[in-house]
Amino acid sequence: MPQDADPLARPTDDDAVDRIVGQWQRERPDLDPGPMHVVGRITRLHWALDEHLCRVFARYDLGRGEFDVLATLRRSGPPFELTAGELRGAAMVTSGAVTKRVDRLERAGLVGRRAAEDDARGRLIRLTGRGRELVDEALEAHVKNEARLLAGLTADERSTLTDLLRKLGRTLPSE
Amino acid sequence: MPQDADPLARPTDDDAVDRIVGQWQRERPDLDPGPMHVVGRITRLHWALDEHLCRVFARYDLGRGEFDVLATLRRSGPPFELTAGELRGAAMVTSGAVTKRVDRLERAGLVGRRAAEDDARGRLIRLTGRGRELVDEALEAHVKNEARLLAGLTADERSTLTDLLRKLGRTLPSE
DNA sequence: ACAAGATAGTTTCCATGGAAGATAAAGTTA
DNA sequence: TAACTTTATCTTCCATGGAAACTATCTTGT
Repeated sequence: MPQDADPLARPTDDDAVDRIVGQWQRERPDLDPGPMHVVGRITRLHWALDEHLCRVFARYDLGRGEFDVLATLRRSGPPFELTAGELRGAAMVTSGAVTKRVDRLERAGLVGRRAAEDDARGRLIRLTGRGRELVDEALEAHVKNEARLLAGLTADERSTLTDLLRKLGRTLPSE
Repeated sequence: MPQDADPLARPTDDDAVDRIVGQWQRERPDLDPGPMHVVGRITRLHWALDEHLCRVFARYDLGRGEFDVLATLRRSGPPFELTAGELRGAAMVTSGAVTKRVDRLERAGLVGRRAAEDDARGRLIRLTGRGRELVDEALEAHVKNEARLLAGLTADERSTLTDLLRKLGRTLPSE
């Protein structure tokens, strides 16, 4: 069984998802509650994690989207320059969203745009010196923050969790 | 072990997060990549799951937020009625967002509003007959969909994953 | 009972991002 | 090469939700 079937055993360990699933079992006992535990928790963990993450980004006057662009450019390595299309693919957002994110970052002086020489339609977005400095600094705070958020799990648990999440992602229907 | 630890053995099993972490290890070998594997995958799984989930909601002309309100009312049991504040707490959104979600649902005839008799400030939101029918139908499709999305994991894996996610949620810094 | 503060919802304004059309530049084909 | 078609990016319009101000009502302290 997925977890304690007996609610009296450790009732205080119930989390929000357990309570929601309990309600469903009362109201719709015909539905299999197993999948809700996973999907519901991924959703809620995402909300919670995202909030913590954004708080760090905000310290550098960045939104999630802007940090994402800076980080993508940074980890692409020198010369820290990608096309808008490459950024779009990495961020899994529409081209319009990339345009706006880059607009804001350009206004802040953290990235620059230039035309691609081989294809005049293409635009290359590159970290400026300030952008590079800022993202390197924000990144350290970000990773430290992530480590803090996961500190409640042992290394083994993190590893098992990683493997299960990887497998889930890989086995998801492709469309 | 859930899958190959040796990247040379089956390098094509790398997923997007593995590739991103690989870039970071090349560019910033000083940073501990462990936490990224978990946080990055939760984020991306959330995106992917959300997309699949919303596709089902859309079949009933519902957005995620609207479905969330209907489902919260439905699982609260008869008389399928909650205050706006209770909905706000369940959905983890602001009161303004609740107002707008309920506005849309009311316009669609799926919920009704009435004043609370004990507190004239309070508004009780209740499923209409049509709302009840719709959510019961949408719910079945939703749960079936969730089951399909998780079909790639064995029952044991789902159970382990559930436990690890529950623990992570419980050990997250509270603010 | 009355003033001050707390609380429940709503409204207004803003930020973000999606969808789809608009542009401009390639690529393709006759 | 002229005419399509496709591609890369940008623009416009819209939907959603957050923040904070606003309104009405309730609670508390005196």
